[in-house]
Order: sequence, then C-alpha cells, then structure tokens
Amino acid sequence: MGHHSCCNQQKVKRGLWSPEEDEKLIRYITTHGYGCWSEVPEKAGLQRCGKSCRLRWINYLRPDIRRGRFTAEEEKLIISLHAIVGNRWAHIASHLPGRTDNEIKNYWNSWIKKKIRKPAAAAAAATTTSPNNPPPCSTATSDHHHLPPPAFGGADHHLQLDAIINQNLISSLPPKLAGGDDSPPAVPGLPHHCPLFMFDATTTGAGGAVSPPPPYLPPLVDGMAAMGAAMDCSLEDGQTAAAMAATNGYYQHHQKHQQLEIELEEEEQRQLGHHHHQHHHEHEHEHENHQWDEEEAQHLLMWDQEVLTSSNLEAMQSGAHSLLFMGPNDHD
DNA sequence: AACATTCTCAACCGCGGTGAT
DNA sequence: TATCACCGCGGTTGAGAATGT
Repeated sequence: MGHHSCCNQQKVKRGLWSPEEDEKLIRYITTHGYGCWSEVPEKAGLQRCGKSCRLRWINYLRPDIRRGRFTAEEEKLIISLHAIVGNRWAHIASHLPGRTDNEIKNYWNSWIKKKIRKPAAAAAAATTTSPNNPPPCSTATSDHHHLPPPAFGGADHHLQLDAIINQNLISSLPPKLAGGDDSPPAVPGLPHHCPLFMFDATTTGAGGAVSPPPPYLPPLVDGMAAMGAAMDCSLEDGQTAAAMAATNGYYQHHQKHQQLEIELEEEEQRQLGHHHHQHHHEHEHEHENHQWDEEEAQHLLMWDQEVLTSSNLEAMQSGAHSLLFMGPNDHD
C-alpha cells in the first residue's frame, strides 16, 4: 500500500491530527487562505501532505462546519437527493450547508447498515422476491458506484437495500399518495400500481434528438411521451440519474423536490461549463414554469414489465445512462 | 466487571478530471 | 499531443467509543 504521490518525497505524518496541528493549520488558513494546498503544509509548518491538510480543513476545521446529529429535515433531504444523484456525496453535501460529503457518506453508510439489520425482514416480506417478479420500485443509474438494479435472481441484499430506500422515500409523501400507513415501499409519486420500466435514452441523441429504443428491446408502452409526467434526467452528460416519475397530481405536491433537482442540474451545468445550449435554454424555461414538455418525456422509454425479460433488462442496464425500475406495488 | 460485538467517523487511498507546460 | 502535478471525489479502512452479553 503505497502513499499518495504528494506524500512520497517528504516524511509526512499520518493518522489523527493533534490539537497543535489543528491550531497550526487554522492559523495558517485564516491568515493566508489556501490557494495551493500542496504549499500549505510547508508554510504552515506541518509534517503533513497537502491532501491531508485539505481534508482536515474541509471535513473538520472549517469555521462554517456544522456538527452533531442530522435533523429529520436533513435526513429527508439526503434521502431525496440520493434517490436523484446516487452516491454523489459532494453533490448532496452542497445542498446541506455546513455538512461535508464525508459526513453524509458516513451517515448514509451506517444508516443503510442499520436499516438492513432491523427492518430488512419486514421490507423484504413486503417485496415480492420471486425470480419472476421484479422487486417494487428500485432505482439504478449508470454510475458504477451506485447500487446495481435488482438482479433477477440476484442477491437478496440488493432487494433489501432497494426496499429500505423506498421505504424512506415514501415516508415523505402525503398519506394519500403514500398509500396508507401500511403501504409498501414505493417511489414517490408513482401510481400505486406501476408495472413499468423506464430507460433514459437522453444521451444517445445529439442536440436533444430523441433516439429510438435500442433494437434489442421490446415495444414501448404506448403514449408514454404524452404522460405529462414530471421526470428529470440529465440532458448534459448522462451522469445524473433519472429521477422520479410522477403524475401531475404528485407533481403538485412535490415542487420542492423538483426544485432540488433543478438546483442540482443547474449546478451540474455550471460545473461542466459546457452545455448543449439549446437544451440549456429550454431547461431554463422549464424551470420557470415547472413544466415538462413532450420532447423530454420522450427521453424516458417505458415498457410494461410483462414484455421484458432478464436478458433484455441486462442489455438495458449495460446501455442505459439512467435506469429506473418500477415493479408493481401491489400488496393489497 | 470483563469481554465481544457493533457503530461511528476521521483519515487514507486510488482514480479521474483539469490546467499548465 | 503528451506529460505532469494538483485537486476533488468516492470507496474503504481502522481506531476508539458505545453497546450488548
């Protein structure tokens, strides 16, 4: 296990920071700022690598850092954002002032562990785990770090995670939409019965052109483009997962959620610095009006679950930039 | 009280992106 | 264009704390 390149040349200290080191770093940063992290250790008189200094400052010493337990609001926000962007912790952290990506990541990981141990049985019980029945409402993206979609005949572990995530998502919904107290996990806003699979084909068309579904896939559900659903998917680089599908009724209840997606997308665009200009302007317009046009709805391809097989789902998974699975949430 | 197990979280590692040369 | 250094991010590790037996 080698050290990072920036730590190779000099003899650097590793491990926990002492209060003296913290003091040195704080003193230096507050006086000089941190223009170049690689210079910070030397100038601050620390036997650390710049990377370590940066990490210490960002995750611990920063004056605007917010410590302590996550509030219920923060927790909901994290859950919602994670459903949209996956494990992009820095992205999520940017929406929680004072929280660091590391903190959120740690929280999420321990939260998942906790949830797996306790209600997994209940969640799994609410999930139809038969190989012929896809699990209810699980999400996946092209992000290789993100949880894979529920495999047909795959590990129960993933089914549990999906169920857990969705169980939390549903908690923020109005009871009517959530389907009642004992309702099973579901993606917010989806009709209670949602035997659909969606495939984000956004990135395959240049200049926003809508691509036809890949030839290996079965016929689409008719008229899905006119559904008028509130769906968000990245039109820039395909890195953003397809977000929630929803009816207009749901949409009215979840403009806040939508706003988060908008903010994420706008920030992504700022960071990327290069846009598909036409789309960019179209999006600005959408954001003002909170409307989704047919063209964008068409980026999400949908199928009835009956027509999908495990093999073409695998093909979709490998080719999709965003993939949203929705099984029937029928537990009556 | 002692030990084992689990949890938390700070820190590290490796990788990818970006800008300078 | 290729290379290098740096930065930032996400995954992982491991020490210490908390909890359970």
